[in-house]
Amino acid sequence: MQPGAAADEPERTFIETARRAQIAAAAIDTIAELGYAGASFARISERVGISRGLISYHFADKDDLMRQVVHQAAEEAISYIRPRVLAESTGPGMLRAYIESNLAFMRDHRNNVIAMIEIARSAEGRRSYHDDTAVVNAVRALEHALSGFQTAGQFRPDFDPHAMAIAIRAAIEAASPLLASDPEFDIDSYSRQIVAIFDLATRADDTP
Amino acid sequence: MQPGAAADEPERTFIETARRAQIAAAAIDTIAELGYAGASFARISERVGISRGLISYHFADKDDLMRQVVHQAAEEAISYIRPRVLAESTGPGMLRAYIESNLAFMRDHRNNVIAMIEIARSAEGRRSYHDDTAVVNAVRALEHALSGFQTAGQFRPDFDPHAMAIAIRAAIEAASPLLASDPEFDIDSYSRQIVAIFDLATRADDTP
DNA sequence: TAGATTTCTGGTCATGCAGCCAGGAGCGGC
DNA sequence: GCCGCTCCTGGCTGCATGACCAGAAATCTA
Repeated sequence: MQPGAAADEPERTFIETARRAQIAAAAIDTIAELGYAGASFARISERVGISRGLISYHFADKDDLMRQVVHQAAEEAISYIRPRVLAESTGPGMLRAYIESNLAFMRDHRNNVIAMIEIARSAEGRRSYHDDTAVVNAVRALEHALSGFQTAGQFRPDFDPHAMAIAIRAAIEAASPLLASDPEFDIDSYSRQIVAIFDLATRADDTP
Repeated sequence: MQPGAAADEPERTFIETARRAQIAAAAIDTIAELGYAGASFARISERVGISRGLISYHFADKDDLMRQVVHQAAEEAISYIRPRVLAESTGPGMLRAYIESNLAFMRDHRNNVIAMIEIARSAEGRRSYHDDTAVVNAVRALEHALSGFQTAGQFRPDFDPHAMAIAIRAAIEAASPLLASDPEFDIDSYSRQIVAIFDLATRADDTP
């Protein structure tokens, strides 16, 4: 399905699969709570109730663990967002559904999103996940969809889909730290505002 | 001028002031190159050509250094952006000048901006700079300006200035990692696109 | 010049980290 | 019972870090 990922299945035991998922889940919560730098093997294993060594047993190294975390978090997000977007038929409808479902998923699964963003940020310098990270893919997919509906005449023809996709993703991702630190922050209200902003920004001319 | 900052001047020598500025400047470049985590005292002092101990001599601890870095970087950015915004008289004009001058400053002083964002991000968990950090202040100031011109009728009356300010800042800050990692990224083109997006999103109804 | 003060160096320390490893525990097959 | 395998523990190593410190060097004072 996804090119470049999981070329050869490593033949995993039931327990191994379960442990990997369990450890990755704990890593997600730990990263969300303490940031990428604070998510040491010691901290993660403590949360699960296992020894530090067990993480090294089930994962080749920290990169391996982080790849699993991103995969796991992205999987859940995509399976939530995709059907909601595909249920729409028009470009503007899909864009609205995209923004709304992204922010709704964030509201209900904050840790997953924080972890993804945190990893993407912290791994930025090195060549690692950055290339096919969920966040980067999200921009690409969004850009492609915008471009398609733009040529179909459902969006204003004179915006750059790449810049628009970046701005939309940025507005979505900006909600993450606010959710964490600002108790006043109303994500549902924010969602409506962002939908309105980008509806106006992408709307095709109605009055020719 | 700025409430809450620099309550008591610590009576600094000329050399001390110069060294602090020099070390902070090196820290900015180091953070921009290697990220917050990679900016150790050893790395920073190496860049300046001094011993590690000298940083500890001039700064109480790492937080003290980071506060100086943010202060120094923000000072420069504000002195660049403020006059360009104030040169405009209308709300839309100021918004355009705000976005343009922010991105232009980023283009020409990438390291300052990267360092500010990196510090704000990495210090997020702890209670440190986050409260009166330049980034947070930037959102507040922008929100206030938007709100003012909105009640003056120069902007669409039915958007939330807070959400709009967050979206604008997010679009501006999203340019930072792209500048660093994507050689294809054209920040001037991006600037025009973002100006257009938020002009459409804030524009008052012309056709009543 | 002599002494005091500021500025600076490089070594040392405790801490926290990822990864490695010797061995133990549990459990199935035979 | 006892091998063989998977699963797991906790100690260890080597490394990087921020902070501390004793004292050297430079600069100023008188």
